[in-house]
Amino acid sequence: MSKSAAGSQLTLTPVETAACCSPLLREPLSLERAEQVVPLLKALADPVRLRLVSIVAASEGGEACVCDLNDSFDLSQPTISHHLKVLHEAGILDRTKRGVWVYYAVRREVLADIAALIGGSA
Amino acid sequence: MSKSAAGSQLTLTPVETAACCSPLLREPLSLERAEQVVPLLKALADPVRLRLVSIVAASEGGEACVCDLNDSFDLSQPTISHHLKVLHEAGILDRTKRGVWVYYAVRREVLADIAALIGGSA
DNA sequence: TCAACACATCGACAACCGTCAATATGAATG
DNA sequence: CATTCATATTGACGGTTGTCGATGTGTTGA
Repeated sequence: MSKSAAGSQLTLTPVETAACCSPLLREPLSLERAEQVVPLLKALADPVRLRLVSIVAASEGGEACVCDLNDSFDLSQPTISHHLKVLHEAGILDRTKRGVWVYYAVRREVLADIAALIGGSA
Repeated sequence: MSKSAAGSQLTLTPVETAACCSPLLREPLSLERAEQVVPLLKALADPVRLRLVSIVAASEGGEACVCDLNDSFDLSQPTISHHLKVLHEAGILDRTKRGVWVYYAVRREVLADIAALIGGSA
């Protein structure tokens, strides 16, 4: 397994997806499970990163290059690069290099998994 | 409005709830909106707090007293108290005092709102 | 080969966070 | 009252995080 992108794989069992509400609210979360989910929540729990995810997702073709993202913030290029790295290593953003540019795209299943865990469908 | 419990009120408009996917993924999140949501995500982005929420929600009657919660962790009583305070001030946990005991309960709408925002229904 | 460009990494710094021991508060009970 | 019990607050400490400027890396085009 490559160094990053350890996210997703929250492994919802059929039982968990069927019942009244989200796994989080139905039964005590194990320590291991909590430690799987927390890095994803940490990655999202920053205004810059949350907006980065949003901007990337809303971009044409579902991806955006770093140069565009830099212009969306009043922050230095290394800072944006850092936040993108955090999101990528959490498994939330995919990274593709084309020529000189690097494009990021949102892994929507991962966000859906988190949402399913904390909010549940019911 | 009492000092804490500023959470929820993510004010999903009808338009936002109807379309293809979550607000987060459909259009760029405004700075103000991000700053509304981030405190909630920050509150959840800790293994102890995430488990606290889970344990409280899964408890009989949907609430749990601090004394029981203390026993669920290998942490000092002040530390648990601190985490409960964070969750309460974020608006995720309700607080009720009955006699000598304090009971916390999960505000499920708040978690549902967060889930709807980040994961969307689609 | 060289210069320009896009992006990442490094090193440093201040601010924030999780934890604890000690202590305070406040309710029940004798 | 005095005591005991449940919970909160305080103050301190080390570790983490967000930010920057400086620099490195790799690609493109002259």
